[in-house]
Amino acid sequence: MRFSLTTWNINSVRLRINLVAKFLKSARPDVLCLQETKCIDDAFPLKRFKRLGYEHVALNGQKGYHGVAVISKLPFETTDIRTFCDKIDSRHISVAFGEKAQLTKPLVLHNFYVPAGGDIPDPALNPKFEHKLKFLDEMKACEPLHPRGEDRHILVGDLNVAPHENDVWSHKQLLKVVSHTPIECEKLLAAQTYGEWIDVARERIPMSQKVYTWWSYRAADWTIGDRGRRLDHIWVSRALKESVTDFKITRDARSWERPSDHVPVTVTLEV
DNA sequence: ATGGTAGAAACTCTA
Repeated sequence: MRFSLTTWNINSVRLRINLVAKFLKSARPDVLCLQETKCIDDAFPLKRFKRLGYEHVALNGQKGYHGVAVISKLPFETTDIRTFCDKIDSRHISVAFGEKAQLTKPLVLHNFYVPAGGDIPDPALNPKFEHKLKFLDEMKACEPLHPRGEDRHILVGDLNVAPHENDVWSHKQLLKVVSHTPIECEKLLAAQTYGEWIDVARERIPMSQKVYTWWSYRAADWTIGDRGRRLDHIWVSRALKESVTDFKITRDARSWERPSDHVPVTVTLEV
């Protein structure tokens, strides 16, 4: 069975619901994982998704900030929410697909919104950066994020770190910029390695090639110099490594009217 | 420790 999944930091789902609808009508992924929905669950535009054929929704929203959602054509067996760093921030939700979705073997999906970390890349001076580093450490230590053997797990989201040199437009110029400092890159890669996750983008695209999923709003024209970063990630467990059949970054979405600063990232698997 | 823009919400925070 073909299974496709998109992750997208939407930067307010209510403001950009028409862009989401445009994307879903054209790409038709089975599952959409959103980050930065920025609304409480009662304000989530559920009906619009149902009309688009996405009847199953798992929400972890909060007022004004953060917020993650899983929107699906396929039903879930279970959903779960985890907290990190003893904060109630809405930064994680997971769902499991199984028999109800006609899957013979279970598939577990984690959707993350890792703290951005503020501007100053020093945990002693900047509590937001300290929080980000601690969050990454807790992701590494989190037992449910350690798929083993035949476990079919997927981890997606805005991880707010561009870990490799060609995940940013200028490695040298971004070494002291939060999202690409050595310490956070090390911590993200440590979580990835310890959990034996496969980074789908870098499995499909050579390390020597620049890959971005985010372009700052703070540029008059985002296309000038192509100053992007790869902040949005799709990781799969080893049991799914050979199941990936396609990977796509919808770069066009950055040019849509009133866009998010992130674009959709989609994986297709044969499960 | 430049400033630039964007969103939610409320007169400021977060990214």
